[in-house]
Amino acid sequence: MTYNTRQKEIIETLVSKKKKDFSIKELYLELIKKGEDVGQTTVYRIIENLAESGKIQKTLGVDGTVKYQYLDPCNHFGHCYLKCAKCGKLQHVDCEDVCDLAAHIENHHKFKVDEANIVINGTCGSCL
Amino acid sequence: MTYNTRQKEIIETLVSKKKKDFSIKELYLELIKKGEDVGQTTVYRIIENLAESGKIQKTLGVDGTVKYQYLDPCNHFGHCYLKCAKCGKLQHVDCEDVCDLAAHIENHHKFKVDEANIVINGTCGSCL
DNA sequence: CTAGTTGCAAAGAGTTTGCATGGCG
DNA sequence: CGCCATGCAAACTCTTTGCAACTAG
Repeated sequence: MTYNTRQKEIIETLVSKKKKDFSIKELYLELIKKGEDVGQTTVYRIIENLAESGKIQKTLGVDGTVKYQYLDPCNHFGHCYLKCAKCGKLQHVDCEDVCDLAAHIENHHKFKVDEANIVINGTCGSCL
Repeated sequence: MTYNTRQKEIIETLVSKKKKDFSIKELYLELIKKGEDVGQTTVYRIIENLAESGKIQKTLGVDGTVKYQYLDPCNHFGHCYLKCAKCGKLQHVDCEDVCDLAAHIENHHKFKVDEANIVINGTCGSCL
C-alpha cells in the first residue's frame, strides 16, 4: 500500500534522533542545510503520517506553537514523560508509582489511562 | 495599569463557564451569535492575556488544532486533570496518589513537578 | 504498468500588527 | 486628560490542496 522512498527514510532517520520537540519549519530548514533535496509539502505529509501512526506526537511547544516530538517506543506499563517547561526537553521515567497512579485512576475515577501518553509538566534539573 | 472593559468582562464570563476546550473562532462566533459586539482581534488579545496569567491553558485539541481551556482554580496538592482523547472533556481529580507520584518524581528524578499542570490523557467513562 | 509519492505554486486558515478611534479611571 | 483598549484592514505565517511529473514494487 505504501512505498519506501528516499524522502521517508531521510525524515524518519532525522526525526528519530531528536531529543527535543521540533517544528516542521525547523525540520525542513535542517534538511535543506544538509543539502537534502526534500520539498516542504513532503515534510508536512510525512510528519503527519508519522504522527498518525503514533511514532511522533504533536504537541504545543514552550513558545505556544505547534511542535512534534519523537517518542521512543516505550509502551510498557509504568512509563511516563517529564516535560520541561523551560528548555522543552523530554525525559523518560519508568517507575512503579506511575503504575500505581494509573491503576488507581482506572479503578476509582472511571477513566482509561493511555499509558503511552502520560506527560507531566514541570522543570528539569538542569533548568532549576 | 489595565482597565476593566465591557469586552473583558464578557469574554471572561463566557470562558469561565466552558467545560471543554474551545478555539478562538468558536468563541468569537458564539459571541457574535449572542449579539455581543466584540472584535475578533480583541478576542485574540484577551484570550492571550488570560493564558499568560494562567487562568486558561493553551492546548492541542482532539483534532490537532490549537484550543484553549479554562482551568478552575485548583492549585492545591494532589490535583490533576484527566483529558479524554475522544470527547476532549477535562475532568478534575484529587487524590493522594497524585501527591505520591509528584513527590516521588521530585525526589528521585531531579524534576520539579508543576502540580497545577498534570494532565493525564486517556478515555473517559462516557466514551468507553 | 499501476498506484502511491513528490514538489511546485496557489489557495486557504489562523494569527499578528499598524494605526486611528474610543473608553476607563 | 492621559493612557490603555478596541477594531478594522492589511500583512504574515502556517498548512493544505490541485495537478502534473516521477518512482517503487
